[in-house]
Amino acid sequence: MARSEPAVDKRRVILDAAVRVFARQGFHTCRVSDIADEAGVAYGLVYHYFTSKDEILDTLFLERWDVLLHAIQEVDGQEIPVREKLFAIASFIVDSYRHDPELMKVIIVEVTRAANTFGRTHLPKIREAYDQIATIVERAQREGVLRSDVTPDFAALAFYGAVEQVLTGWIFALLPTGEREYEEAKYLIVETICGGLERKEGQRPAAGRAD
Amino acid sequence: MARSEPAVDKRRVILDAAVRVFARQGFHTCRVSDIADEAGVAYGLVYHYFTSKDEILDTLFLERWDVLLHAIQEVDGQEIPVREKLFAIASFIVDSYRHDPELMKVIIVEVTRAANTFGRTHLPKIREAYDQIATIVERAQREGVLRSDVTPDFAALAFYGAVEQVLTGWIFALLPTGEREYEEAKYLIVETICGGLERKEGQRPAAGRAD
DNA sequence: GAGCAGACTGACTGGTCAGTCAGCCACGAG
DNA sequence: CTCGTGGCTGACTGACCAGTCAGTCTGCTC
Repeated sequence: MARSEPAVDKRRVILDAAVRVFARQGFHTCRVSDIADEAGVAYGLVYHYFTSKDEILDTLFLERWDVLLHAIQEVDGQEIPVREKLFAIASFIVDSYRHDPELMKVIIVEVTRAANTFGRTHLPKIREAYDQIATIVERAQREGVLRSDVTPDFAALAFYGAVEQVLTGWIFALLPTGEREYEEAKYLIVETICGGLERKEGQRPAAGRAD
Repeated sequence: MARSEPAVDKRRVILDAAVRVFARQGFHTCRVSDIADEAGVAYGLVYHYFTSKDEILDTLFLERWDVLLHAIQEVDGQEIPVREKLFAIASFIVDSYRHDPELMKVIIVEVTRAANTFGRTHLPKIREAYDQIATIVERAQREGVLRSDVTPDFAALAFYGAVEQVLTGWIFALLPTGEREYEEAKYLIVETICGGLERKEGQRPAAGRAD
């Protein structure tokens, strides 16, 4: 095979190993040698591909967050009601967790919620997601579908906060996990934020979700 | 004065200094000597009153969190509608921030959101707050005031998540701060979670809050 | 088969800090 | 005046670990 295209991409192997190690031990608690061991690679090779331990986490976060930002952007472009847009975004994030819980754990625990370390570094990037959601809310307000006394910024924060809180609940076993729960969560998040917790006149006591 | 009752409680001085240092530099980034310097006290004295750096943060968190738990418990005991109960809880937390933003920043950033370090240690204590809120929701559901297809656990997470997200927004300047904003936030949180973002039939376009 | 590029190795270094400890000092008691 | 107590001091130590670097190995090219 050509030298320039090795059978295994060691850089990728290191990144994947880092996800497992960060998820298991946490970024600050693990040593770079733990990542090298997990990847089955020499210590020095980590520094051949990355300039620092931080850069590994930065890479993992940015790779995934860009996918999220593109997903939200695409949803925003569609001609569907707000509720469906927010459902699509919640679905994307929940499915990301379903597909790779370790990576999402690392991103949430070590970046998104780590306000004093990586969260601060990546705040502008994280904020892009808030802003995109706020834009969706704002348009719906102008169309008269959403109430306009709640500012778009605030609504975006509440929506994203609910999604992240649910993932955090799964990560730390505060909420039960499973296929059914993942699907249920998408519905509950949108229903809570858009519809509100209060029983409305003429509403079915237990909506159409009971199975 | 009696030796056993010094004019200044050095232990308290150290705790107060720690709040300022943790808020400014973050728990992991600051050194114990920074706390001692801020308190105007010798390095060793910190270890005379506390067994470790961790114990200082533990103390700050537990002191404040117990006050919160008692406040929620008291609210729960009152004979008022759910919406007012949740408003009272949101008010208590927002006012805590208004009264001592540095302490609340430390508690949220270094404990509550620090899922891999202190957040994990104090998870049971943090969970007590979720559970108390869930109890309030559950009772309101039985009384038929809140819809019952959203589980109490989930509703509690969404409500607390919204409150914490707003404080985080203030802490990191994602949202404007000020007396007006603090009062507005209490209303918006409860309105969003209980009423929902969607415009309801016969609802005033901009409720009674426009000024 | 010589030379080269670059992937790969892992022992070592330098800096950082949490926590220790030997002892100081102010003051009250005897 | 001496002694004891305990709040108080801060230089020091031991452990830890990110990042370095001198060098090896592999396999391609000429």
